[in-house]
Amino acid sequence: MSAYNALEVEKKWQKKWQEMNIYKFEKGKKPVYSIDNPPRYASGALHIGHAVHYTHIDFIARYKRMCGYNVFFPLCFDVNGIPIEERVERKHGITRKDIDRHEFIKLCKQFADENIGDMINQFIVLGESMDESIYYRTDAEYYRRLTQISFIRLYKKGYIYRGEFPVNWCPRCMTAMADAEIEHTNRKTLLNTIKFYFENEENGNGIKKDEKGSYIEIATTRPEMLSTCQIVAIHPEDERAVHLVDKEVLVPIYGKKVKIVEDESVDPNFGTGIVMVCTIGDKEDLEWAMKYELPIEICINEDGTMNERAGKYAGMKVEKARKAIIEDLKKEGYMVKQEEIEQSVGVCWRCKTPIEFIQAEQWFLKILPFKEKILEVAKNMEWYPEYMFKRLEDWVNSLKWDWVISRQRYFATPIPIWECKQCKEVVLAEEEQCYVDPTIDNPPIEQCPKCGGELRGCEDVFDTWMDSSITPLFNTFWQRDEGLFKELYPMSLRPQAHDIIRTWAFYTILRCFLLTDDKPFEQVMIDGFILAPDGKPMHTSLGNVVDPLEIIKEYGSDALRYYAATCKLGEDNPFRFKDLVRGIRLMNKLWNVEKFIGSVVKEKPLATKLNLVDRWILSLFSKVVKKATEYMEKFEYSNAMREVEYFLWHEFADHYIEMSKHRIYEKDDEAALYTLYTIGIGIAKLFAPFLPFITEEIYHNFYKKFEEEESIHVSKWPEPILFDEEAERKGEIVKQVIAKIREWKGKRGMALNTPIEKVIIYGNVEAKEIIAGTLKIKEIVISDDKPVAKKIALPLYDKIGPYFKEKSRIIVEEIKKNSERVAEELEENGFYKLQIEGKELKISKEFIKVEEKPEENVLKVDSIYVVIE
RNA sequence: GGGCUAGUGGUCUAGGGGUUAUGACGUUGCCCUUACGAGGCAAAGGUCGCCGGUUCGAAUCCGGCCUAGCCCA
Repeated sequence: MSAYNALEVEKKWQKKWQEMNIYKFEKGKKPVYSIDNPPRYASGALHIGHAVHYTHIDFIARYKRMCGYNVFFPLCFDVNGIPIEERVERKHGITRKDIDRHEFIKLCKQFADENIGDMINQFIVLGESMDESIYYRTDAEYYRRLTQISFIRLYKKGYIYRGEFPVNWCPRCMTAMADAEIEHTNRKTLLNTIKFYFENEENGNGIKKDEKGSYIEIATTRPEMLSTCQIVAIHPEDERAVHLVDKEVLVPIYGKKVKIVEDESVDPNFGTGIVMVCTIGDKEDLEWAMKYELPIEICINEDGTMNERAGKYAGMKVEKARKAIIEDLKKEGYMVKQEEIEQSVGVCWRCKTPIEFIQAEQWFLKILPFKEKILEVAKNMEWYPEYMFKRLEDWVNSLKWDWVISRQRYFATPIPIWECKQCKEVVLAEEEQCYVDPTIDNPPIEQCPKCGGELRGCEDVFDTWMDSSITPLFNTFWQRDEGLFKELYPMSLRPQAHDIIRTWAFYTILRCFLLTDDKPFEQVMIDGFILAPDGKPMHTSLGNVVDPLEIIKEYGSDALRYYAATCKLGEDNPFRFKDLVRGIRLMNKLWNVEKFIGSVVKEKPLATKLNLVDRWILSLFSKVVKKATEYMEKFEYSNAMREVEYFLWHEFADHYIEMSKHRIYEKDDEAALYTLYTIGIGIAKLFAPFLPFITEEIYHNFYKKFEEEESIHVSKWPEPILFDEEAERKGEIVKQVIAKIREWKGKRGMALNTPIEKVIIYGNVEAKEIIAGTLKIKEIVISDDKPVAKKIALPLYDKIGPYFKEKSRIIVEEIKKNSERVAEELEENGFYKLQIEGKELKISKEFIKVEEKPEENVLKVDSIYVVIE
């Protein structure tokens, strides 16, 4: 018959919800549940991972709304930073240095605008209930203004300072590079083994000698960096280490004395197992530099030539300097050998030139003094899953240097300062001036207040995390409406993915704490990743990206949302197309159940005297409501979904509806109608956050005429109706008796509505009219007798184990082997006797369970027997 | 290399000291039943990643290893 048509229905509601305007946040209305929704990065369409994440957030938004909260769930986009710059460069085949700074920025904005349009549409299609009336984008002046004001405040508090820090640099493009812009390729290079001499004669394992003295051998691919060699390192478990550590050697050519240290990150199998550490050769060198607090010395200029530090090689390009120094090393007898090796090098994605580190002036925000405080604040929030806090904790504890907040970039928030060309004095923008762009706008004063020199606008921009880490301040009207801010801050929830704990979560907590002395949110919900069907992370380069719109086109949004609901929070899940199948079937089941209820309910049924099975199912339903609510509160969507799904399918549909049909068809039983209606609408509501489209359609087709709310999504989350343990127990027996007889029919190849003449039930069963009606049984006889049954003894492991300890195994085997005799003896004597290692043991009833096993033609449910004649 | 997480029938997953391991997808057989064949009933399919340890008893706890994901400025 008519299956549920998801595609048609969803399209309808996508449009209607836009008109209904039901997801609107209302200022001043309490209680508030505010979500610090991740501003989606506007670099392109959403992939399925994003779709699942936003759907997880939408679950909680819809749930809280139904619980009566005034939900703050903004529609927002992140529009600053390198990836967009990069896309624009690729799209137009330019580098940002090729055109005017502000022209370039304009292109970036345009690029983002186009994407944002598409992405808003995607959110609508997915059924995300974000509120467009609290829209923001991070490149807007109203947003960047807050980044600037916060900077000015932090500067005045003394938390900002200027310092030097290495940056990735492409010597050909003459530009700083983000890690993301670096490609890695393999190339062949020479590994040079070089002698580092001791000042005086030394002995020991690893120390070699020649006519010039004692030396050690060090392998390096970058001999041109010798001038910046700071230390020499060896693995602590290397047997040579004991003889070498703490001694000093002389750097060839430069004669500088450097110390030998032990460090676990040295690979003892690479080269000679002893390495020289320069600041800065590569990323690893930088880590060593921080660890040993080495001075950061750099021998390469912006244009890729050597500087004065390199001595006689100054002015040469890196490659040329390397050749020259190798010649000199050979000439002077330092070179032991050269071998060709394959090496991974970072190169510029544009021109493939190897990346160098150079020293650049940067702005820092202090974080080291606040480590403990941050952890205290973070501990004061609820983390879901809990273990995600550990990641933050380890990150904070491992921090060794402050946050470099400046970038030599274009498309981001300008740093609101001017510097004196002569004395480098810093002039801050006034707060009232913000938003301000120092590359265009004038400073608040005309000249340097110190020396009267000319002021130059800062060309650096902020690290984009400076923008994203104040979303809670933006959302709560900080610096715009103090009253609202007091009311709304801290926010209720920060949802985000686990890859950006050390960035977004950490920086937000840090910034907001420094500015407000308070935590930014009460709860943090951290999500995992959606992996591609091949089990790997989704990457355009791997060609395994799944487009959510393709899925929706074929299966519908609710199906995709069902899949999202089965993904456990925080864990990585691979996406398989077959995962949608179950969702579609579930929706079909739900639709048909509701359609059935809709077809039999003519007017809103009232609570009336309930049958046992009504109380049974209502009690089960109430338990489901309770559990589902608890799971929702903990963001355990997969558990909530499983609970509701199981109840709908395997209790309500499979059993209760079958039991209710004859009551309704034969006599319009009011109690049955009431129960069907109550659970029917209740279950639609329990599914509503997960499957917003089908539940809205159900509500409007079958319930709205009896209810008040204009949408199921603003209706009230269900509450338990009744708890009745006794009805649950008795109803369970009724259910199982019916199921057993149905199974019996099925096994005999009988149609399930085939009438049965007579059924004898041995034991205490209530609601026999329900059993008879459901199964078309003409006569049911309840008998106190019992048909003959074999008795079987089963061991109770949890009783036997702790008491008999190591003898348990033998006892258990004995009972299993002689199960019938054991049962017999137990009945006669109250205990069972057995011999173990020549000793006699009496085992009493408490260790054994006796079960009855009826003959073939007798059905057994619990202690009840059923005979069909 | 470090931190966190995960590894359960062909596939995806639940469980997280008690011996018979949950469910889904897929496979096979039977059943037209006035909500649903996108359904119902049943069946086959597993040494719970590997190796040790603790325990009367380990998929579950502990240690080591392997594999995968995220992060390491």
